[in-house]
Amino acid sequence: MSKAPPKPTDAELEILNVLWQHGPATVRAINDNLSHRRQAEVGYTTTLKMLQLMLEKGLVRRDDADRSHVYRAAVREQETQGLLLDKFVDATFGGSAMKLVMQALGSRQTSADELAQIRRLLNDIEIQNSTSNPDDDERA
Amino acid sequence: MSKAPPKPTDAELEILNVLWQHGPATVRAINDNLSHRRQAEVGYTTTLKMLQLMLEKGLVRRDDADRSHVYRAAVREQETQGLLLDKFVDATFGGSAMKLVMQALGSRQTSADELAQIRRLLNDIEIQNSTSNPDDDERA
DNA sequence: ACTCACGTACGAAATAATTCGTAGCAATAC
DNA sequence: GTATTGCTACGAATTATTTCGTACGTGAGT
Repeated sequence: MSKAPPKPTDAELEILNVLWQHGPATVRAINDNLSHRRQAEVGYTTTLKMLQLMLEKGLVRRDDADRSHVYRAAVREQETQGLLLDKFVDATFGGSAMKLVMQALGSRQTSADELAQIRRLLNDIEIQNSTSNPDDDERA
Repeated sequence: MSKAPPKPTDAELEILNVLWQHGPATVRAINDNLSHRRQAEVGYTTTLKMLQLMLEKGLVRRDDADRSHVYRAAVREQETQGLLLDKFVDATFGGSAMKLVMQALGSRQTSADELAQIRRLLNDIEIQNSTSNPDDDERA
C-alpha cells in the first residue's frame, strides 16, 4: 500500500491552487498561470521540476499519453486545506481553533453578508450537535 | 529607524509561544520548556543560537545585566498571530478569511460553549458595523 | 591558585525547499 | 534528411532554516 501524500509546501500549494481552480493542465499552462500570479516570470523547468517532485510525493497524477504530459491534483482541496489548517492552528494558536476564528473575525472587515453566512453555519452545527449525538454534551 | 521585525519561522514561533506564556526567561529555562513540549531533548546551544538570531531580527529583547541573559518577547502575541494568519489565509484560502472560518468550524468538533462565544462575537461585530460606519452596507 | 560548572559566541554542518542549466529526444517544418 | 522547436529528465546551485560542536570566559568552591 502507498502512503498518504504529505502536506504540501508553499510552492506546491501554489501549484495545487492552480490545478484546483483550472483543472488538469500541462506544465506550460501551469507555468504561465504561475508566472501571472506572481509578478515575476517563473522558469519553465522550475515548474516542471516541482511537478515531478509532487508526482513522486503523490500530490499530483499525470497523464503522459501525449508528449506534453497533463497533470492533475491527486489530493482534494478541502482535505488539504483542513490538513494545513490543523498544522497552522497547532503552531500558531496552540491548537485552539476558537482562538483562530476569533482572531480571523475580530481583526478584519467582515461584511453583513458574510456574518449571516457564518450564523447559518452555526445553526447547522448546533442542529447536528443535538440530533446526531446528544452525548457530546460531556465536552461542554 | 529600525525595521519592523519579520514574520517568525516555525522554530522561532515555538520560542515566542514559550515567552508569551511564561514571560521573560533565561536560555536554560526556555530550552527546558522546549524540550518538554517536543518529545526529544533540544540541544542547549540550539536554543541559544535561535535566541541570538531572534535578537538580531528584533523578535526578542534581552537583558544581559546578569551572566545568564534574560530574554523576553519583543513582538505582541496578537499582532504576530494576525500577521501569520494573513499569510496563511492568502496562501491556503486565496485570501478569503471566510473560507477559513467555514473550514475551521465545519470540519471540527465545536462545543456549544464555543458556538455561543462566536455568536457573541458576531453580535459585537454587527453592532460595530452599524454604529461606527453605516455606509459599509455598500458591500452587502 | 586550580578546577569545575555553567554560561555566551560563533562557525559551520545538516536539512529542507526552491530554482535553474544542460542534455537529450521526438515531432514538425523546410 | 536536416534544422528548429518544444518537450522531459535530472544534476546541481542557491537559499532558508535548524541544529550542534568547539572555543572561550567567569565565578564559586576548595
